Amino acid sequence: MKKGGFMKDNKPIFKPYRKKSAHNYVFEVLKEFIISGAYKPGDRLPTEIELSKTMGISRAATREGLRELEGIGLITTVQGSKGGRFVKNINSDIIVNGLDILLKTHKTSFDELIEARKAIECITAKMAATNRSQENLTAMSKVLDLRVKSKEEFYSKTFELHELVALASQNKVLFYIVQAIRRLIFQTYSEISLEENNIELVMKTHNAIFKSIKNRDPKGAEKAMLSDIEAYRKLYLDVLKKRFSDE
Amino acid sequence: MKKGGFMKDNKPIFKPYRKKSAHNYVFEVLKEFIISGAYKPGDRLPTEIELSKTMGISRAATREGLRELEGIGLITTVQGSKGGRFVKNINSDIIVNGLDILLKTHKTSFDELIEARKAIECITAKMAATNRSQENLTAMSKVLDLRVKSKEEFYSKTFELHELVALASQNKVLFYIVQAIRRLIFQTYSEISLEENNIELVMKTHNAIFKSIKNRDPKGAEKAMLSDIEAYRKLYLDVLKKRFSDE
DNA sequence: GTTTAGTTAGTGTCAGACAATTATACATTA
DNA sequence: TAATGTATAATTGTCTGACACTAACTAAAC
Repeated sequence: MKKGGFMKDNKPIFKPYRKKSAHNYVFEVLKEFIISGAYKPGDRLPTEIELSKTMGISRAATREGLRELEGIGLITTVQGSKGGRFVKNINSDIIVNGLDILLKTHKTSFDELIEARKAIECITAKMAATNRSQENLTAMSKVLDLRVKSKEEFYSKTFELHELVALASQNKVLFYIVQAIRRLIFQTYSEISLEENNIELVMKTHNAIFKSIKNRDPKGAEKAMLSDIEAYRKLYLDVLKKRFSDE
Repeated sequence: MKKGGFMKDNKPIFKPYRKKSAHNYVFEVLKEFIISGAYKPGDRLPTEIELSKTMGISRAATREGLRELEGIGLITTVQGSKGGRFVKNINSDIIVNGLDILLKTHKTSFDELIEARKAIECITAKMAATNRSQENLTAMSKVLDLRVKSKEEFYSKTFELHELVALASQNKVLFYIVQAIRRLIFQTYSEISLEENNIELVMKTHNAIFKSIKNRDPKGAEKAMLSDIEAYRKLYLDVLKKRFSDE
């Protein structure tokens, strides 16, 4: 009984015999190697031909397994000499695609996304206020203390602050979720361009967030985060409206 | 300037001519058809041979594209007569895999997952208390009012309540995230078996959640949700401890 | 030096044959 | 009649071997 439960109700259990398909074997084995860390991000996998030879599987089937790995986002393919299959960095990108499809097919609105951000990021802000380390603070202040050169730079830094806050919550799950949602929004609604006065507004709310987290003030951090995201929402809608009236 | 920005700095922009690889073409085209709803969940795609003929692409390359689609979780493959490629239902499963890999590779602990659940589900409970509809309530009460026949049934229903709460928050993003995290936990730490007295405990806390949501009491709902999840956490650790001392 | 033309090591594509799997219909048999 | 076996068709799975494409590197030509 103890090991595996071969019997049930005094009757033997017959597990179905399942010979895995070749391509699936390639997929599973390599996936396991990558997840376990035997192949690390940046590593190059053996070539198709090597793989197929050592596994005793045709090149065609091997390629199918590799494509599946590519689909779930674990590897990329590079053509040419010095090319091959490379293990990708595993970060929140691995969810972004799926989330994108999920929300697109279920017609999720911008407002709903913003509302979700408010909900989650207010918590991370609150948690960050209690859990933040000294390194977290220095990283944040480094991002805030910017002499903005270009709008692109401003955006990337703006982005980073929110992610640093999530990081400071010391909860990886929340961190990755926050990151994924933000990246999704960025890639879907990226065409917003801020005017100068808006930059100042954003910097003000960001400073408020930072200050509260520094002072270990959860309530304040939550409040500041809320008004920052709300400001972003209004800003986006304004841009849309303006663009609409222009045409 | 207005339409698409063909010029920049008074110089014409030459977009690189990119002949997509054949397998990638198959992937992109079908993905688009599925996301746009041209092929709906349950639909069968044309057979490999049909696809390759109509697209003018070899069967091997077509198969690679299909494998990629399988990787991201949009289709499944069924062998045999009446088999083929079928469009999957698009639900939170499409993120679960990626989330699983992400957290595994970054060595996320059970406690961290539970903490994230507390954070997010407390909000959904709070939101549900204000946003719930009448249908939400009846669905919940249907799940709560159970004459449990088997443990499996108990588990599936227990699961459903939390998801129904998230649904009642009326925010799809949060709903899918809650669902994904719970499914992930279930598939990774599923071996917990409850004893009879624990079932009663769970039913008590669940009833408390329901009551607060029904009475439109956000604070109460939040509190009840928190203690329910905390109870689950303790329970799991107890089971682990017991199992450890048994051996 | 700069351009140009091979060389090399990978992935990308193709065609065609055959194997495996499953549903269905039909035949056989106890 | 009910269970079992058989044939067929439709679809995916696998294999082989050849050739094309791509990109980094190298050597020759100018």
